[in-house]
Amino acid sequence: MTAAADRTFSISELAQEFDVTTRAIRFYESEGLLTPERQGQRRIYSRRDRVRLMLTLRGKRIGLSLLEIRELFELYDAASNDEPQLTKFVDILSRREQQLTQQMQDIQLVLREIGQLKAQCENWMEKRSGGLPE
Amino acid sequence: MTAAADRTFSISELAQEFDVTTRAIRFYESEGLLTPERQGQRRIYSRRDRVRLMLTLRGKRIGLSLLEIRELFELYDAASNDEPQLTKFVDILSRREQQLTQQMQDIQLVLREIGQLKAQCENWMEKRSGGLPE
DNA sequence: AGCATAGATTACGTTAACGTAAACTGGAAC
DNA sequence: GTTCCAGTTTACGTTAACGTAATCTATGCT
Repeated sequence: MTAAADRTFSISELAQEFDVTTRAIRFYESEGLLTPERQGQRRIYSRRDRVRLMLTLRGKRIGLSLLEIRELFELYDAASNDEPQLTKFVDILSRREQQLTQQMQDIQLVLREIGQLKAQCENWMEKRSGGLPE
Repeated sequence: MTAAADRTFSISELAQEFDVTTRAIRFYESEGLLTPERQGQRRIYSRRDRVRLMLTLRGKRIGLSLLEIRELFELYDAASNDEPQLTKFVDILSRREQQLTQQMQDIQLVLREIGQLKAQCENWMEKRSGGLPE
C-alpha cells in the first residue's frame, strides 16, 4: 500500500495544471460537474475531481456544453443500474458518435483546403522572391 | 453560353435549402459575411452568396466564430495582393490547422471511448436478457 | 379594392460560460 | 499584532449568435 494514493489538490494547483481560472473551476462545481470536499470553507479536490476536470475540458474542446457533460457524468455513474437507463445511455452515445463523425469529416475537408491554400501561397511567394534578382 | 449561369435566390430559398432561419441569414449579412444585391428593398442572392453561406455554416460546424469566418473571407479575397498579407494568411491557416488537428485527436479519443462503452452496455444487456428464460 | 404572403426594419430578450469587482475569512510569516 | 496570501461569497457585467415580437411594405391574386 503506497501512502500517496489519496493525494488531494488545491484549487489553484488544478487551475495551474490545466490552465483555467479558479473562477471557472468554481463555476463547474456550481454546475454540478465537480464535488470537492471542504476543509473548513476551503475546497479540497480529490483525484476523482481532477479526472472530472480533465474530462470536462476535453468535452468542451469537442464542443459539448457543460450541461451535456454533466448528463454524461450522471449517466455514467448510473450506468450499472437498470436497462432503460442503459438503453438511453447507448442512444446518447450513438447520437454523439454520429455528430462527431460528421464533425471529423468537416475538419478533414477544411484541413485539406488549408493545405492547398498554404501550398499556393508559398508557391506565389517563392516566385516573387526569385523573380527580381536585382 | 448557357442562360442560367447567373441564377439568383430569395432569402427563403436559401433558408430552406440550408435549414436556417431568414433571421440568421440577415444576421450573417449584418456581420459582413454576405453581400446580397437589392431589388427595391428585397435581398437578392447570387451564387457567390450561396457559396459563402455554405462556407459559413461549415465554418460554424468546425467551431469557428462568425468573426473568424469573416476574417478568412477577407484574407482570401485580398490574398492575391502583397506579401505581408500572404504571410499573415499562411500564419492564420497554420494556427487553425494546429487547432483542428488537436480537435481531431480529441474526437478520435472520445469516439474510441464511446465505442467501448457501447460494447460494454450491449454486453450487459445481452447477459440479462439471456439470464431469465421464464 | 381587398387580402394574403413574403420580405424588411427595429428593437428588446435570451442563453452559455465565464469575467470582474468588492468585500470578507483564516492561517502564515515577520 | 499586522500584513500577506490564497481562498471564499455575492453579485453584476459581458459576448456571441441568434430568437421573438411588432410594425411596415410591396406585390400578386381574386
